[in-house]
Amino acid sequence: MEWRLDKDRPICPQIEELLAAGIARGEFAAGERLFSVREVALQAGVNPNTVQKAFSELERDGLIFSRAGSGWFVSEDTSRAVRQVEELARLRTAAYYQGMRALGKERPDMIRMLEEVSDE
Amino acid sequence: MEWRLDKDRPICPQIEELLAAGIARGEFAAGERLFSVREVALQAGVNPNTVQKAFSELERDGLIFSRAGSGWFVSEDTSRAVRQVEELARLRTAAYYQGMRALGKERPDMIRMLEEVSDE
DNA sequence: ATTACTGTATTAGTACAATAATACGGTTTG
DNA sequence: CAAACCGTATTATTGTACTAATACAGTAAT
Repeated sequence: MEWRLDKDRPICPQIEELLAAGIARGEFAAGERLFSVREVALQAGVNPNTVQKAFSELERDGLIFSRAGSGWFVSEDTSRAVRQVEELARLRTAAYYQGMRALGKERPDMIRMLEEVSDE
Repeated sequence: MEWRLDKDRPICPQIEELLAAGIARGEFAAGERLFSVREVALQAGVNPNTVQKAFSELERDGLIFSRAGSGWFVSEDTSRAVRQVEELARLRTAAYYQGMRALGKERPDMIRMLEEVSDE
């Protein structure tokens, strides 16, 4: 797994989102064991405490669960991950739309710029 | 002017962006006097220091300038504001696109969601 | 000139995210 | 059993954004 983290945004939610997206798209199957906290911290170049926090919040959301001393595992019900990612995508889209409106851009401008950006 | 600030993002750049956008779209003409630091702070409900910092950075970018004791004014060359806002819109669009890709969304998904969001 | 605004600067305090360095106990494996 | 992994918890420290409370000097109007 590639941990492409944006330095200008809080790391913890980014780890949550990347993992949730991986589960939602089926990259990690139900019941499968995940990387350990220390592994992720090493790979992503962040502090283990930050990873632990991210995992704990995903556990609170019911996406993953831990067995003390053994590791982290994907929950049986992966539909939660799908719904959570869908909701996040909607929120991001709304934020993008409002932000662009504040800059004086309308929907056609956004679509045009999206096409420019994705043609690279 | 309406100062609609997002609590979950740093305030200072938000003020910069709103003001730059106002200049870019011609809401504030070249040479025109702007609100005072204290006025903006009061209207937006933030600290005067934060507004001062935002204004100073816009001055560094050449969008506005100050006359000590008198106030802040829009620079003669407003094309800088236009270019700056255009660049910001591009950056935002790229960030949105990459972020959505990380969530497993493709361009058609984004355009569909944009249409859903803007129909409200 | 006095008054009431301006911009500007300084210092301190608060809140939060992330880092750093450990420590403890559970699980697995040889 | 012992070693090497796990998750978990704690305390301290750093960096940043923002707030708070002033203070000082320039400008403009009465």
